[in-house]
Amino acid sequence: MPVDPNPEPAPRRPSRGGLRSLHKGQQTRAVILDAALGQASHRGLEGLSIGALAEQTRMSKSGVFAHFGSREELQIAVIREYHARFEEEVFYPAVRETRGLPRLRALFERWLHRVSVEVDSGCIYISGAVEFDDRPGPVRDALAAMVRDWHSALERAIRLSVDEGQLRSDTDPLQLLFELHGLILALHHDARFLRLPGAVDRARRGFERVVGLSLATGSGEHVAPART
Amino acid sequence: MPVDPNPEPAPRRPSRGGLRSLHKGQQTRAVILDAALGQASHRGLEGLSIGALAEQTRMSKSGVFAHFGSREELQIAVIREYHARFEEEVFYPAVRETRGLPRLRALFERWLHRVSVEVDSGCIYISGAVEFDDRPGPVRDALAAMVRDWHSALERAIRLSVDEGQLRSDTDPLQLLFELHGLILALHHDARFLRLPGAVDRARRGFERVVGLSLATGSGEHVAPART
DNA sequence: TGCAAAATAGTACGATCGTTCGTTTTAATT
DNA sequence: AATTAAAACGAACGATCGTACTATTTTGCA
Repeated sequence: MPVDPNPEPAPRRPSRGGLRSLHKGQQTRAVILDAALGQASHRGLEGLSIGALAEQTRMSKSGVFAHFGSREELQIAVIREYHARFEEEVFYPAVRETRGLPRLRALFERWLHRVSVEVDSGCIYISGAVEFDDRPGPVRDALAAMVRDWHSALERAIRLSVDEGQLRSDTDPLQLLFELHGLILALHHDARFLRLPGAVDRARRGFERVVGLSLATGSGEHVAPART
Repeated sequence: MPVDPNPEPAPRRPSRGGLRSLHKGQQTRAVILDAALGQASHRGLEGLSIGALAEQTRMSKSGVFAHFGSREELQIAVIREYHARFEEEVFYPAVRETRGLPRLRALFERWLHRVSVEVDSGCIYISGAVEFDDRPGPVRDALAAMVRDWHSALERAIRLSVDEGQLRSDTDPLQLLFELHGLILALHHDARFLRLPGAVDRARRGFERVVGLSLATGSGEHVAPART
């Protein structure tokens, strides 16, 4: 996954190597970014408003604006920040699991958790994909890069499961990825939009069903989960 | 599926029963609605702009506005119109197939076709769900009603497949529905946002895989499709 | 403590938004 | 053809938007 998510603008001055305060500017930038993330999770990336952001952080509009230079840059910064947090909460912890199925399971479980349980922040990857599927430009490009990055991490985990002999060797990793992604999207839809209870369990059962189709016989995993 | 999608405001005057012209008002309303649908497919329901609509139809803003009374009513009208077309192009043709698996297959195939191939109009159910998952109000309610209506139509088709003995009797219809919905959402994501080729085929293969899990043995259907 | 630079504020701009209102044009009916 | 209602227009409103400027304050370092 390691794509450098936040190219810190590299302090102009040698920055007396201190563990002291982040030059104040970066502090408030972080505060703004945090608020922006919350806002984007609810209203979408297109719903981001510099005015509303200024109000929430009790700053002036121009003060907020100066930190990013344009609305588009703000949106991109939000995407990168989201990516960083996603890595932190989903990718890194899961990648510590032993490779193969356990790691794949952990990736999916944490992904699922982030999309559904953390109601606080709806998934920007998902809402952004819908908002920008018809809108070319740097925002879309940034978003797509992050999503592709995450998908390729998942693909790798699937391939490793094949290499480890836990998934059948004729498994099509991209097909499995497609189906797992679908489960997450359906979860997002049913839980957030339709507010259906039990969507999380459906996603989990879907995982077992779909992965079960590629399960190598005789692996340590319990085989052939409930067929329905 | 039959939910009356377009409650025509019932002509004030007895309307000399004519097959003649639709009182002109309704004509232009239809023209506006058509343009609005195109616009909402690209920019989303929140991207609907009365000004842009007026420009496109070469009318005045107030002229367009008068037909709906508010932006919210316009959005709801768009949703109902989309629902009507969805019924026309997906539901009604598919429901003419013999019930059971053939009908379910037809429903899925036409659904898939509408979401992906008709590039002209991105699916408003999908984009709307993301736009309004955090925005209570009449628009969200209307959208949710339409989506639920469609989902229950699919659920019925699945149940009929069980009744016909083509799907195993221990099939969980809502679980299968969840997974099929996921395939469509993944298709929408990969085809429209990531612009991946082959997403349509992945969705089709996903259908066979997932439905295959519930396939009754010895039915006329070709059993156990490629496992991967 | 003093000084330069960085951070924030303030103000104003042009655009666009949905909506209101009064007028004028067009269509439908007698 | 005359009358009445429906439909479309035009102009203006208040609000909000992102952004450009210039001033003021705050911060970091000698």
